[in-house]
Amino acid sequence: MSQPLIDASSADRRSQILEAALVCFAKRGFHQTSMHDISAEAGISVGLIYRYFENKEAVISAMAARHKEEIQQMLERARRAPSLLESLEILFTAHCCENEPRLISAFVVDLYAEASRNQHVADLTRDVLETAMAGVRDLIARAPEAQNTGNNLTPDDLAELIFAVARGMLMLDVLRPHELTAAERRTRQLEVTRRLWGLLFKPQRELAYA
Amino acid sequence: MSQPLIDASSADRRSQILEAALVCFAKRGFHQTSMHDISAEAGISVGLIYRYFENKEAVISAMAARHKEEIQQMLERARRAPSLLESLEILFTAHCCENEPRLISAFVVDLYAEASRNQHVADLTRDVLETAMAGVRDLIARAPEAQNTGNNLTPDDLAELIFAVARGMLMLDVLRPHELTAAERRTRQLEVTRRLWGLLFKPQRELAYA
DNA sequence: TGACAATGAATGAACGTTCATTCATCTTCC
DNA sequence: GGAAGATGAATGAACGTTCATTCATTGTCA
Repeated sequence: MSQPLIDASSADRRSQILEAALVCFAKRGFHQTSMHDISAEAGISVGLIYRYFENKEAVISAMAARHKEEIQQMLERARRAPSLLESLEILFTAHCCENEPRLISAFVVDLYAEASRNQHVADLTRDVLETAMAGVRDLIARAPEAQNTGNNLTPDDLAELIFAVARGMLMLDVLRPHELTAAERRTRQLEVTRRLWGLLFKPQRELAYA
Repeated sequence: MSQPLIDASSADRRSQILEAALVCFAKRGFHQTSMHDISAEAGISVGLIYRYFENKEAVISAMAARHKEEIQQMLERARRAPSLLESLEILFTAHCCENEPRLISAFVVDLYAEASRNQHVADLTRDVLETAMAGVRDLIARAPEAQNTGNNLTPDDLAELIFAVARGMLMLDVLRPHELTAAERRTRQLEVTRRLWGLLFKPQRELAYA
């Protein structure tokens, strides 16, 4: 390497590259995206990417790390929500971003596919998942809505179920037609969220006479 | 094309190739698997694959079609089960095959990732999902356990929730350590299945005093 | 039956292309 | 001037695909 890597503190270029990579990865997948694709999307030269990332693998890892940060921010927002239902709504609609509706879903599904054969990505992704599940578990443990629901499930059990549904909905989202808008996707997600909330947390009495 | 494709009736070779492709795809993913990998795994030459499949894309499509058949067979088994709980157990453990535990999970997650950018695979996969969900919906509509459960969800709502959980559990499965055996995976799946069944179908009375 | 012809499944080296990566060169800014 | 930022043509390895060739099997005819 004649030129050393530019250190991670010059974050602008790095995140510009990662932003472009997200678009490409979501559109074509990790291994069908060429470094040229990323450079073209970012409006820079191929060589420049190599001043910020050691190789393509490192770009993928950095994307996984970025995903972790975004999940943590989402958890922060969920924690600040005034009710458990609203926390869940945040969790289930976090990926419905306005301009590029399917971007996140496609990226996350690809991330898990990559995790199934790339140890480093698997470790990062498992870490994200465990952090997020622990966050939701605490949210539930503290929520008044989650007391005396009649089902004898622990906050851990509930968090696992909620995350399975959330991840499963992501998979279903990539199958929906491309034309569906972010708003329409959000509506679908919210329907399922409310149904799940009803099952897990709606008071016994209301359930019985529903 | 000097040599025409061999017709689909010579099914042995075709399924031999697809079997090898499943192993390679699960291990490396669609786009990191070379035709040479598949031929080596199948113990045949590269050229021979092209007598049975037009190109790599066609191998991927055939794998998706095969997946559809397997889901249909799984549905058949679920239909014959003596109770709704046992039907769900079949649905949730179908991928835990003894010799290669993570094979199916990795393949299915990859399939969805591929579906997010390949229209043909997306159509096939959506078709599989809709068939399977319709099957589960009918199973629920007919099951005595699903009457008067207190929640006011339609069989359609329930089938969607069940499939979201099932697909989500597949995603979580690829993150589990490689060393986990099929039996251990099955146990984890069954725990979640029973919890879900309890939430969706356990009679009101039992719930109240649980 | 046995000699010969025809078949087509199977092979794997070769081809053209794509892609990750490198590095000599150019630009910018102090 | 020179240090750091940025470029993109060049490189070589890897890949999907093709096709001339091999050869075991099957069919034909005396």
